[in-house]
Amino acid sequence: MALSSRAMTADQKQLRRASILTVALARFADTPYNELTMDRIAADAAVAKGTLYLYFRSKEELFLALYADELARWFDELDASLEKNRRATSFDNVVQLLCDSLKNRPMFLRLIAIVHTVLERNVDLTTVRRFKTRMKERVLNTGALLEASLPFLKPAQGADLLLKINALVIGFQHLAEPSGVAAEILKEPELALFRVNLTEQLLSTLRTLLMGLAYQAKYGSEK
Amino acid sequence: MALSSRAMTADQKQLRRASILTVALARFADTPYNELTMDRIAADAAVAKGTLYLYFRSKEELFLALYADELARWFDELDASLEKNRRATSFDNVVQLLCDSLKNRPMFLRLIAIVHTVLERNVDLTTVRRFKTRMKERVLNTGALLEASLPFLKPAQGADLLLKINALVIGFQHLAEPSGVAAEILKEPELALFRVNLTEQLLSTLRTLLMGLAYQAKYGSEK
Amino acid sequence: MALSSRAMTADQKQLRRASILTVALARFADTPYNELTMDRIAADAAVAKGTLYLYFRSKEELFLALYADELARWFDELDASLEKNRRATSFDNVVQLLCDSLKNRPMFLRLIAIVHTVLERNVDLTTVRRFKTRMKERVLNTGALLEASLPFLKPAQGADLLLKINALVIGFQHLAEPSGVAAEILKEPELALFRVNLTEQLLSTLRTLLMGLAYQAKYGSEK
Amino acid sequence: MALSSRAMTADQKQLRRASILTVALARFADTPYNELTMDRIAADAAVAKGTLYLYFRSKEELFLALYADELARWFDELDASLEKNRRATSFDNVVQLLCDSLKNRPMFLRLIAIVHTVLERNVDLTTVRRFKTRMKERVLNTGALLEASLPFLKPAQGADLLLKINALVIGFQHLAEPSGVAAEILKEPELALFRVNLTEQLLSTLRTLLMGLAYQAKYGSEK
DNA sequence: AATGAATGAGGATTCATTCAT
DNA sequence: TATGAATGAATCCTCATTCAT
Repeated sequence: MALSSRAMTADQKQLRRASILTVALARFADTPYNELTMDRIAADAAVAKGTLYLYFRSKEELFLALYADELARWFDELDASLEKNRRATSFDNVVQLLCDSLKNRPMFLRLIAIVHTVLERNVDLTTVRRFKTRMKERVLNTGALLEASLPFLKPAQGADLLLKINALVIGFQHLAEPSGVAAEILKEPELALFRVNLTEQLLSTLRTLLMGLAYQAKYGSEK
Repeated sequence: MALSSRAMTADQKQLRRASILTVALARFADTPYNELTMDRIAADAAVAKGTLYLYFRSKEELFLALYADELARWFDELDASLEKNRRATSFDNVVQLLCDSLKNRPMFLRLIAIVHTVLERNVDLTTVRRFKTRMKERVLNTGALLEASLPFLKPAQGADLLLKINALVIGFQHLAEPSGVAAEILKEPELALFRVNLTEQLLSTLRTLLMGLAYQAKYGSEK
Repeated sequence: MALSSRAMTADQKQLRRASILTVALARFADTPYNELTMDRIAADAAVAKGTLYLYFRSKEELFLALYADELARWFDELDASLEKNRRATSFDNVVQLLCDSLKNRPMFLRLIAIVHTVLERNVDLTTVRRFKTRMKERVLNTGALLEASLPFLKPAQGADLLLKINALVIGFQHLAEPSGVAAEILKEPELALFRVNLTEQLLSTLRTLLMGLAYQAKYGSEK
Repeated sequence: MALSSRAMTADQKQLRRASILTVALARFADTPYNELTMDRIAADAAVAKGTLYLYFRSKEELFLALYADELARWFDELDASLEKNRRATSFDNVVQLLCDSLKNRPMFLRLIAIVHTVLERNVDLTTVRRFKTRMKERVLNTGALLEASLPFLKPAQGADLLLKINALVIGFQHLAEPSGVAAEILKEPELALFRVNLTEQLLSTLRTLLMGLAYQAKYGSEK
């Protein structure tokens, strides 16, 4: 695993790439994106700074790769869970499963909060296209699984639901992890109102949302 | 309006402060936060760079003030609309009213997308507290108005709904206004899936959400 | 002269600018352009690095300003000398005067050797235009003085002669000040052939050139 | 020609060396020295970067070899032309022949403009000595040919003339091929004065110079 | 209160060169 | 001999913020 010296084979290179990503992710856990320098990542990964740029064309690309990985893992877990209880799934199960899958992915949450504002700048067009194309496949696939689990969903509503969840996750993550001063302030009891627990909020919002969808499926979307 | 030379009275100072904010907002319309320098704002406002720091302790504080203003205006409009058709409001009206109030506030949307990740750093504790406290009042007030308009809402659910809306707006704004490369890529027809129209998405999501809430109010939140 | 603290008036600013240039020129005397860093210049000038960029938009612009100054001084001396013995000037006097004016300007020579390959890159269009325009005036003026001193010169031949001198100076400077290894090698007696003394070469070449021009003026340029 | 795999014999090695040089020269035609990376040359030559360093100790050495080649070819052509019309050569012929020989060697011109400032740094002492020694031979030889063609030249004046031509070529090349911004600016009609056509200038300058030399030979160098 | 000159930490990125394989 | 992964020094420039005037 250690991979001393040079990575000659494609496998070894993949390994080194992975090790850089692992190190970056670990450091990202305690350091905000802005404050996390390529210098530091290189030092942690015990490689020269230049080596970083051998594997990633820019800092943004490195973190986008991180996000892509985390996203893939999330989809993996989601798909597995959905496939497991494919039939006879109450939508409470689905909601729970969605929230559980996010609960243990703090890095994924922190990354998703900055993908669109930070990581998708200064990145190669082709890189983004590949990333988005892959993401599309997964969204469609997982969307279909959702449709299978939630019978009241019409075709295409699975993918659309994932989009809405995406938005919710981004938004709640912003609210749940305030930065710097705000984090301090929200500890004051008068401001308890603004303290957000991502999982709880997501749970309740998704639940309500799915109920609404189920209702609309049954009685039409008219009031 | 010209406001040449020194602002001595409190009124004059308020005027100058406002003029700086106006100028900053105007420029923010065509320049992303990162690329909008204090230099540029000062030049546009026909004021020395140092003067900016007489009115705002940091760049973040300036933009937080901008956000506070926009937020207040949004609440103003919301409150007015909700008060107008206080009784006999279908929830479709409420949804429409909410979306309409956002449709014409592009700057508010761009600001809300970065408040928690960018603007609430490097800001004075007191400033944030004042801001949050004021925000709390408005949330509670508008929350109450929502409860009045939507009879199926239980106490405190109005404010909670606003929180959820907040998250949705942040999330959809991120998806709807991709930066740099992503914006280009999403023009490609195969990636149409990821093209998000904020208003539409908000409309449909809110509608469904409210339906879910109405349903839960009627039949309990159990399945 | 020391100019401690801030330069508020235009005069003081000019002074500081000049002091930076002076320092840079001094350091350029013993350090090749490539090895002379902005860091070093800032340190020598006892200003922050950023201050350098307040006065010059880039390293190249700083050195172009240096060259412009040296060029102006050269023209000044040339013009003065030419005006002094305006009438009754043997062309030997003119040749001597030209060579003398260069002999004590080693920095000018080192700068002229890199203006076209290095300094005119990464510079603002307007800056170059202003520089070239000013240079044109001086070339025309000094060209006219040359025509006055050397009666065999036809109109416009003065400026053209300056152009040729320019080329000769660049070329001979390259040959006369070899860099690094070459400098060492040329010390070997077998390679004496390549040792060039700029002043001597310029003297003999200019002399011959003027003789040729005088001859052409008298007998036509046909053989 | 393909030269796949290893070059074992001296011939094969020479061939590979030549192929690298060819490729580098081709790329140098459209890319300035600074922007032409060893990476790019290796890629173009379908060779690993390390292989480059098997044949040339540094980037500078590679380009110096390029220059040496071009220089040799130039001398070859010059010698051939001079030998052909050895007797009965008007000096107009010689001037023409010199200019013609340069007209079609743009790469030679671009290289000669940077030999002394760039290429002779970071090169092995022995390499430079060998290069200079060979150059000396050719200068003396071609110098002698010039003396044969131009009867008014005294012994050693042929080589000296080549030195002067060298300087002129360097200088005029600098003026004729301005970089970046300067190239743009000189297109403006008011700056037409600075637009230099290398061939024309060289023609007129050499002509005048030779006339001067002829005159001096006839009447002495005194006025 | 207003100015705007000065600050200087800060960080990404390049690329010639080396060396393990 | 060939490879190409790894190196890491080297450097420019930005820009929010301060503070002397």
